Amino acid sequence: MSAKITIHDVARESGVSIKTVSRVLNREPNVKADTRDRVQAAVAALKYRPNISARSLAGSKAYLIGVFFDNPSPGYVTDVQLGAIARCRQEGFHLIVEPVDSTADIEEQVAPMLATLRMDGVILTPPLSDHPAVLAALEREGVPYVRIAPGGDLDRAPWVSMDDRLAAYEMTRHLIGLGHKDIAFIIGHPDHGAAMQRRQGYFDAMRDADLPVRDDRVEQGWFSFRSGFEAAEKLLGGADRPTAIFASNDDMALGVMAVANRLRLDVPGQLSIAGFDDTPGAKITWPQLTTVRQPIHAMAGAAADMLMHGVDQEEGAPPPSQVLDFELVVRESTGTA
Amino acid sequence: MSAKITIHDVARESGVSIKTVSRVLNREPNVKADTRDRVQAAVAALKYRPNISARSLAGSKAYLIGVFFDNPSPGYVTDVQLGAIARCRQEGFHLIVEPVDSTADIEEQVAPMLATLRMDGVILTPPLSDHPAVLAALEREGVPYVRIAPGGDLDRAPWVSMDDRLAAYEMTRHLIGLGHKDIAFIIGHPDHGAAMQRRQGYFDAMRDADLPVRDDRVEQGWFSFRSGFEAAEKLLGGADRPTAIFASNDDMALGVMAVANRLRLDVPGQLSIAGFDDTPGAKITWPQLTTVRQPIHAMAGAAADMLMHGVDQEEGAPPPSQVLDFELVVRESTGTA
DNA sequence: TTGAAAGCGCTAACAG
DNA sequence: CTGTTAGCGCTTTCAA
Repeated sequence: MSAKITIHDVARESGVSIKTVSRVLNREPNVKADTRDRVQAAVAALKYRPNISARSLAGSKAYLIGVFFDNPSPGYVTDVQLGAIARCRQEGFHLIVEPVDSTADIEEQVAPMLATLRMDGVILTPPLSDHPAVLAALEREGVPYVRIAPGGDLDRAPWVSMDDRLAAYEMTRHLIGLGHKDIAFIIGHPDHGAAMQRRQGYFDAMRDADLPVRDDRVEQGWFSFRSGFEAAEKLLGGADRPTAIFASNDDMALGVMAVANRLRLDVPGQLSIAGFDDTPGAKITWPQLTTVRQPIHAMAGAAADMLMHGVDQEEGAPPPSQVLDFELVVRESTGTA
Repeated sequence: MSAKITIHDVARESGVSIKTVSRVLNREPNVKADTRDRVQAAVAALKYRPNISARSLAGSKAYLIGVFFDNPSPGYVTDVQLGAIARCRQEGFHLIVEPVDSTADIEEQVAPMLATLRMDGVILTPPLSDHPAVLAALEREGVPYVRIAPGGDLDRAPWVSMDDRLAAYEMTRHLIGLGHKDIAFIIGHPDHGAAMQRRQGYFDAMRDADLPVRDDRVEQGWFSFRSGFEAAEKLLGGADRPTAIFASNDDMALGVMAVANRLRLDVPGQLSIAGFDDTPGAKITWPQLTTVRQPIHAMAGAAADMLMHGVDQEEGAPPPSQVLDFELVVRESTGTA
């Protein structure tokens, strides 16, 4: 391990004061181009890297962004991390990950960590985005945060999301476009804000196409494989079957797929199946699932951005927010009626 | 945001010097029990939390552990994080996650981060555990690291692993115990150290049971769903089918499952299928997959432990290492022949 | 068993 | 445009 080189070494090497080095490091104005170049050359020559602890102790930035999660879906979590880090790296920030058990004492988990780490901001993923105690703890400690895909209370803090209703609307349109008229729907977990929006999108699309929705074609699920499986058993049990099933997440769609396989139903020949989320599981099945790709990576990146560049909301104005584009991913599980 | 309380506040409150407060915080010896109690009471009363930046700037510990990953399996990554954090929290450490693209310039990705953050140690997950440039960069910067499930060069640094050979051996035994004699095997990615060990376990078990292994019952896969699918097509294409297929990871086993479904083969009635890893996908299928659960959580915890408590290896002695127990998870995809 | 003083490496405020 | 002087909140000497 080579002896650590500090800002003083760079200052000496380039013949300026440490303050000037600090200036170019932080891209502050009022540095002659020539001086800046000299300093940068010295930084490169010495391979100098500022010590993050010293920076955060002396200054107001910690160069640390936190990600809180309590998400059962590892794919979602990893995606958020990758999206956030991609943005953070460009600005020399790092990511601290903190799982938070939403069923345990929040105060105990969150407050100490917020106090010791003094992060510049925290990204909240669902279901934490809507957890009152978490929001309260963050606010009490004065740590800025951005919520990803919050379900409600949208004026409380900055957030990033996508239009779940529209996505479900378009997926339903896709099915209708394929000639389906008898399309069943499996609702997601009722506590999940997005679940209700997806349901709405389905209903809106059916209504706009003048297609009736029979009561027995809409089943309640809980976003789990099992609940999808059970819903499908009801939907596909009799001779009077729908020609397509739109499950409002991939796990449930996979449950539908399993039932279809058991019943020796050809997919998509006899039954089209659509999911939502584009989890890794959507491709780990045969046929591969038609689904909606959430812009998780981009949402996390946008959230990190807001945190790094400050999310000061003006007094009275609504907090900054962003709605990003989703993508319909048409694969093999849907076909003509 | 309440004004930050510092070590001085605690010192004043408890009537001692800041050095004494520091002593009880760090559990140093030579503090009278009575004094220690007074300080601890003050800490609790004030809800004091030491500032991690100040600690790491002044002292030798950073209270930060890094996790490097470049793993396509989100489930694995998340498990590692949860396992490491569980242990870290007890000791006031935090986790920095850093994806590393093993196909890009390692030096560029790793060196700057190591220099700025000065972490106490880094946990390496496969395939990074065997990436020469990553190991070299860590060593050059003098940052201790622990490798999870390394494939070779075991004397180079501390590591934590499980016995892949034995696990595959036992899974094969499980199949044999069910009455299967014609068991096919799908090999994993050849670059992956564990893949070869799993293959060995299969061969050993077959040999020990005096069961012949036909050449056309062993297929090469790449740990992907598609490769498992293709291997299964060869294995199950003709009339002469094996009664069981052991795929050396879950993704490939799911590929086998998909082929079985297409061919209208009853699982496990006509075909038993076994996987390896116990990924979330193992349960998101019907029937659920019999597989091997890796002690990922425990391995990561052990790695974090080594890093927090120092992994100084004695001169000449082999580096510390741990082999943890796996678990055979018997679900519905395997049955009597 | 305790405390005083001296920084760790940087940024912030103010002078020049 | 640039430098000087103070700290940030701790741990580390070294004394007492």
